Amino acid sequence: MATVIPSTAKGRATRERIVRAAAELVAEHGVAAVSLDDVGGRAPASRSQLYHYFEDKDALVRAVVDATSDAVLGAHDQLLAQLDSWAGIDRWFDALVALQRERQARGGCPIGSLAGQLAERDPQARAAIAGGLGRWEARLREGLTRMRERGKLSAAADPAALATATMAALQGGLLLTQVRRDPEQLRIALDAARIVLRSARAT
Amino acid sequence: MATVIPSTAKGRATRERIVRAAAELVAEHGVAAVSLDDVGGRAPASRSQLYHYFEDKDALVRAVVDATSDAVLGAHDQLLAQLDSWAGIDRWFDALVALQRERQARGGCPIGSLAGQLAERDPQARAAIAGGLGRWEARLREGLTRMRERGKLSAAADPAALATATMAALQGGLLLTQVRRDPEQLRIALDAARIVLRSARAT
DNA sequence: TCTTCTCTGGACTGTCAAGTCCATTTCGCC
DNA sequence: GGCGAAATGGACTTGACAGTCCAGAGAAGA
Repeated sequence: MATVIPSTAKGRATRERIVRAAAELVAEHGVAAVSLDDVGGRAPASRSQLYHYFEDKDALVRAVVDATSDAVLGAHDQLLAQLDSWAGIDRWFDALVALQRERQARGGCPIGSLAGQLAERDPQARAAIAGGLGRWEARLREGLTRMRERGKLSAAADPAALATATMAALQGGLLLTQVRRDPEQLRIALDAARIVLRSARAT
Repeated sequence: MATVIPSTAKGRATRERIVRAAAELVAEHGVAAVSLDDVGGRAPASRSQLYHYFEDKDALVRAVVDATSDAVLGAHDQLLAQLDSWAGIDRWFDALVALQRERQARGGCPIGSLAGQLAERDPQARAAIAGGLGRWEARLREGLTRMRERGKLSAAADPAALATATMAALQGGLLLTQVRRDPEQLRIALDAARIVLRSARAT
């Protein structure tokens, strides 16, 4: 039996519980270190429920990628809506650094750290990760575009390239933060991103 | 029996063959997807040889991290030696982008992509990755320091922070390149790094 | 040549995880 | 309440992999 889309409230709740439990475990221990028994234990849900709602482990992992993207985007929603002013960008950057400090530089980016684990292993998962990062980057690009329209960025500025460069600084900064267990790494990377963004400021 | 350091030429050759085979497989498929049988098959080496030279799989993986660091640093040695001039930095950036194009944007950074797989799983491996990235960053920092001494960077420039920011752009750019299968991502990230570095140019 | 240490081959074991199956319970609806 | 569909529990099968063990081949020095 292939994947079943739950038609009852109970079914939906169970499916959601499974995905949430899996997402938490994956964030804590990595994809490879999480077994379906672990997921069932935390959800809680029995073995057959997992296979009732997901074709196999890979399908569950893809659902986790999507759920993680939703969670990240949702958590940052207010901040992301303000990315059309210098102050808003600064607030976002500061919040990102503060979050890493709070988490003691553990875990890196919930989406980005899945990339290294899945990109060369499951093409569909890679696409899902790309989608999550893309949605994130789009929010920034939209903000920068609005800034250009309002004359805060120079007419020659390229919001798409600026957004990509900022995402790279963010992901790279998070990777260094995670590896070195030092939130300062992200701060330095984002300070550099600030310089790049300001270099496109209207004169 | 714990790890044995080979005392004969033959033993050293075998150990080296094992590490190289493991490093190749890990780069191709990721840590979790590589079994010791796979390694033994490619090396070639029998099961007992693996356990003769390495205490367990984790120890082998750590050796792979170190070997990968050595390989990356070694391959880029001439380029890294030139990181004390604007032209040298440009050559290095261009070479990195060209390499990604050649590899069709697959694999990401050999060291960086291990981070997401191991950082939250094996503290010793995390330290080994940090060491590898640190050696890499140090080469850049040294070059930038020489540039400052020669008056090419302003006296107020901070070579350590610039090197960190550049490494973040590189790692982030490689991650986006890998996830999106698009070498342009790295080019955009490194163009941004260029802007940051030039912002510290002596006036 | 003998002896000892190193290196090698490969079978064996235990564990653990993915995926299957079917009986049972619960839900939604008439 | 009764019926069909959805959801659930958990045992079972199968396979893969980490790690063990021991016998034997090979090198190197006395």
